[in-house]
Amino acid sequence: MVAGSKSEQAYQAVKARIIEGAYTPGYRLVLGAIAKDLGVSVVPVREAIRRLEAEGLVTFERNIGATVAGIDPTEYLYTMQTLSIVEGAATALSAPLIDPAAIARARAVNEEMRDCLDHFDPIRFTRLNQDFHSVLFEHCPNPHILDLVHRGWNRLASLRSSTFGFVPGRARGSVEEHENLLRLIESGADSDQIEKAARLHRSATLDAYLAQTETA
Amino acid sequence: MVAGSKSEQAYQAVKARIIEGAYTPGYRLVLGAIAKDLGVSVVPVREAIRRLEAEGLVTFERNIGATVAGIDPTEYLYTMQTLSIVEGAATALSAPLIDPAAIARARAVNEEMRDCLDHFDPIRFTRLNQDFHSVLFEHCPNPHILDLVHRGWNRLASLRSSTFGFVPGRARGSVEEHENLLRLIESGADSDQIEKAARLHRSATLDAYLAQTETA
DNA sequence: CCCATAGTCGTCGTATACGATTTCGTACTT
DNA sequence: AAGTACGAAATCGTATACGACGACTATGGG
Repeated sequence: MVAGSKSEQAYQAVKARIIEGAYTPGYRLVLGAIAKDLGVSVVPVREAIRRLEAEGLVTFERNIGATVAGIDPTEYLYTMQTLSIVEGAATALSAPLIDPAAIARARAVNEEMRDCLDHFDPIRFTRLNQDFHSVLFEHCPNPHILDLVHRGWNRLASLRSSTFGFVPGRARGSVEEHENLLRLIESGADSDQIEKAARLHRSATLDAYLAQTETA
Repeated sequence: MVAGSKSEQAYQAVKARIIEGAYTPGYRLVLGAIAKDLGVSVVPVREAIRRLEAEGLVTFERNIGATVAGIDPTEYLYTMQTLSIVEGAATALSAPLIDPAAIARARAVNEEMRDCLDHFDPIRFTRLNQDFHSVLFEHCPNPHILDLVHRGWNRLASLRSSTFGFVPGRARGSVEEHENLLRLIESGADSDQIEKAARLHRSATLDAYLAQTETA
């Protein structure tokens, strides 16, 4: 069996369900139920849940149980801020290692996003957004930083409806900033500049979100 | 029992032993042995080990077991680089929230470090160094970032003999940079400057380490 | 004398079982 | 009628038990 241990299977299964939205935030994760559903006993499921807790995807209370981590606006802010920092760093570290082919791929994705702007589909747009950024930071040579970036994205993925669903006006600016980022990388700009640009790109989304929730 | 669950006890116990050096890197963590030692069964110990794995303090291989995470030079580099980024950010975010009393406390610690320079005691110096930086970043309002900083420090703590034991010449420069950092914070310098200074402070230690290992 | 292979031992992985704790429903009291 | 106290059901936490996998070792063949 290539899937590995039961524990690993449970981890992947539950994680997938959270990220794809089958388990919505606040959903009560009952060990016995999940175990029966997956055809394993509770022990591997417990391990899986604890791993997910360490990643911040679920919260866990002693003698109470686990629930899918919520999207408390404060938590959202913290997660975005953290991601802006680590993703900025990851992008800057990746930049020198990105070959022209990858840049072209990213640009193609961004153009697709631009096309999306009119007949707007938040889900699709968010997916393309992730694809775009993946190209930029996946070459990061430091696996720890890369892992932190992935964790941040995963946490945000819990928001099924996507950030851009909440802040529609942000999409257009985002596409422009993507193009700027690509130009910076192509021109071999120095590390600081790229890092700052990548960080600001994310902060801008956060600010847009904050501006909207304040007026609401 | 205020200590909480057996799982939590096991987690704290094993973590403490790793950090204080009772379990040295590469040490084989046998579940049954630890369980018997702590007077619990293997199940809570398993959970504890998995949590420590998520924090990077131990490595785990299927059907093989857990060992205390090593200090592979490459890993050291990655950890220091990651820490330079998150600690820099944490320090910058903390800076506006640090009151004069805290600054004075940090300065006192730094003077103690300066005194240490002559009759040099690496262990003590490293401990003071941690105290100093704690004052600077503990006010960070973003708990995620703060957590990442703590994890980084914990990983480095596995190196019992301390960084400054490996790179003696670095100590004096470090003390000077500390004073500069304090002045920046006191003068209310802008966030970018503080972040850059804090990051460079750590990078300098890393560079010193690299320079030494290359010549060796 | 060295290498291969089979057997044994140690350790991990998971299932099952039982005690502990919480939560919810119900009945009783004020 | 509302609040409280008691009890039962559900769920978690841990122990124990057994099967599975990997690593050591000893023995036989080259």
